Amino acid sequence: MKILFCGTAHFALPALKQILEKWEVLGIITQPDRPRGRGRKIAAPPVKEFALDRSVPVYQPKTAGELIQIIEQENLKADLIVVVAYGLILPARVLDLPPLGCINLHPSLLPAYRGAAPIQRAIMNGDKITGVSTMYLSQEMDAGDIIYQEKREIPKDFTAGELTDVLAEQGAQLLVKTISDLQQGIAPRQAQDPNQVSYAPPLSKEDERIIWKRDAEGIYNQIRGMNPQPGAYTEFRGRILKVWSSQVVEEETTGFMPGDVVKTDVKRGFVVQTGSGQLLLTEVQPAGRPRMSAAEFLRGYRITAGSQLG
RNA sequence: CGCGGGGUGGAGCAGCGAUAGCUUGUCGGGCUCAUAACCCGAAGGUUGCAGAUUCAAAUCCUGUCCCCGCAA
Repeated sequence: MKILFCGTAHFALPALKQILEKWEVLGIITQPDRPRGRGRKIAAPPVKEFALDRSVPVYQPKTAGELIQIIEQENLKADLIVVVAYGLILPARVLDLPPLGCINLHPSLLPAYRGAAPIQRAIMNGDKITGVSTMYLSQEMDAGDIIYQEKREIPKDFTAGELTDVLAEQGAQLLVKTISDLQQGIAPRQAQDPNQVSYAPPLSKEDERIIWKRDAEGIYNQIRGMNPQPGAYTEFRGRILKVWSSQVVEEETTGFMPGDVVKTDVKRGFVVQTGSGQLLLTEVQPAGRPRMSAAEFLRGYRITAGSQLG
């Protein structure tokens, strides 16, 4: 069986690796190298990096039109197209091309969390359960018929990064089973329940900002959901301070406003008042400096009870 | 050449033309039932690298390497 693989982000790597081991991959389609990051240097997407030393052709169409063009010119007659964290919607014409169809791996229990940031959103919402789904591609984003789903518990202290790794592995396994059953013609197909649909839009700058008036638990979840990318932030002395990790602590003192530093602890970090409850910040990063433990931050920046964040 | 911050004893910061300082850590000693406590003492830095200016540079200038925030 011949497969055409479309993927871009790290999340796609375990799946791609599995597929390369088990099936014939005609080509790998990924996003173009783009100037990004500091200094606007051109950088290749993770999937391209991964695919470089394998003898599989890599294509990087800029648009849906170019994608069609490539498939036709290169005569890529795949039995199945597999899409994982690709970042571009496949044009309708392509959806009908492969005899076995086009399938996708999505890190949520669809129809919940359709969209770009399902993992982060699940953690930010404090969900205890999530999962991975394989499904057929349809024209509407993440709305296709579901093939298989598998649940996954979210440990209460997991970060988005950790959950991504775990789901990428679990998803890769599920994808293998999906492809295999598809090949044998025994894969199920179940339409999504329109009443259960929810969305996970991309993270915005506003999502990243810590609103100290919120409750401690909510901010804690936000911080986890933003780790390791892009990081939740607040402001300190007029500059951005990213908060990488925290923990909810028992409220011992009263009379502080949300955002006030309530207490410092040379060993563990410093405690900040929220709208409801208090949060111990344990790892932070001032703009222009590397990440550091809150204890280290404390020594150099002379934080005291009464200092204000936000 | 997208914008900007920064590289100073093990760690985190201050100093911004002329004895390199602070917090913490480390080592030794003391006090204490005890401590994330306290007291006394010590070690530890050619101030990223190269060059320039100066009577004198961590501090001004030039170049170079590295780290990071924003933006994309």
